Amino acid sequence: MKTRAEYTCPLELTHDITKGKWKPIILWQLGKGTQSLSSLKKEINGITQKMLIEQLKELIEYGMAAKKSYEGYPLKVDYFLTPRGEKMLCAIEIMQEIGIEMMIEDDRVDFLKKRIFCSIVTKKWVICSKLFLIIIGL
Amino acid sequence: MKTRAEYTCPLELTHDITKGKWKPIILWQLGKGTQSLSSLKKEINGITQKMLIEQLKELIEYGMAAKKSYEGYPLKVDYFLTPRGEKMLCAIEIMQEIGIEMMIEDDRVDFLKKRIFCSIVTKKWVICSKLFLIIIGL
DNA sequence: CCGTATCCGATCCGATACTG
DNA sequence: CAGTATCGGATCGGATACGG
Repeated sequence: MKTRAEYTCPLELTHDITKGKWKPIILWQLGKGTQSLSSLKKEINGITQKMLIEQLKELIEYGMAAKKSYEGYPLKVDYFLTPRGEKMLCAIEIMQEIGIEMMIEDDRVDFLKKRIFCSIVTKKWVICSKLFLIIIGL
Repeated sequence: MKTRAEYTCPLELTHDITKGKWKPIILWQLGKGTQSLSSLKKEINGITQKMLIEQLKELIEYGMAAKKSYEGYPLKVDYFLTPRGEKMLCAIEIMQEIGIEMMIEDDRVDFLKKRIFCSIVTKKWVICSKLFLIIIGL
């Protein structure tokens, strides 16, 4: 993952961090609660262990996730969101809604019915979106 | 830009569309209001005309932006956000806040003071940023 | 002023094999 | 179970030149 030495706009920094293929879905999964590497791997369709660890490392580096390692065998490590990660999740939840909209429009409703995408729509989101609408004065 | 034939989660579709280097900043600029290609090019630091047109085309293809062309010379074309683009902008505004947070933490406050990121400043943003600064105690 | 086409290096990401 | 190392193909994005 590459960040730049100079940014014109802070949102570009956030975007550089999160633009990779797997980061949003990892954050989404972590939004469900603390998880081990192996449970993340099981939940996230198609990801390799290499990519998962690499992306988690970067999320940790930029303060969106954290981990806790326990001593002893078998090894146990927990990954979870930081407050910044939770905030990023608010943005991702909007993207989830937009994705759903687009899939409905493209007549992919069949797809929508078969799956409960990542167990959508936490209570958190409802609160977040309401607050935001209040802030921007709607 | 590449989208997949199958998605596990709708947010991945939105992310595939917006993950490119320039799309968030273009959406941000369009959030200030309808603009011509040349004014966008002037506002967005470092973008080439090729990238700008290419990315706008994709934003239009996925219903986040639209354009209106006028007859006659000199040519005149207006680009603007659709409702879906405005919704995406909500996500991007959160990313802007996160970016500001990170830059403050990294002692890049100097940066923040010198620039009005992206010549920002829709009213919406002013409200948001003030609130934010209050929240973080500045 | 707006838009298209081509070429090429940078980077991202998947496959795979290996370690504690 | 958690993590590291390497390699090569696919994409992305910058430079540049041309066309309506």
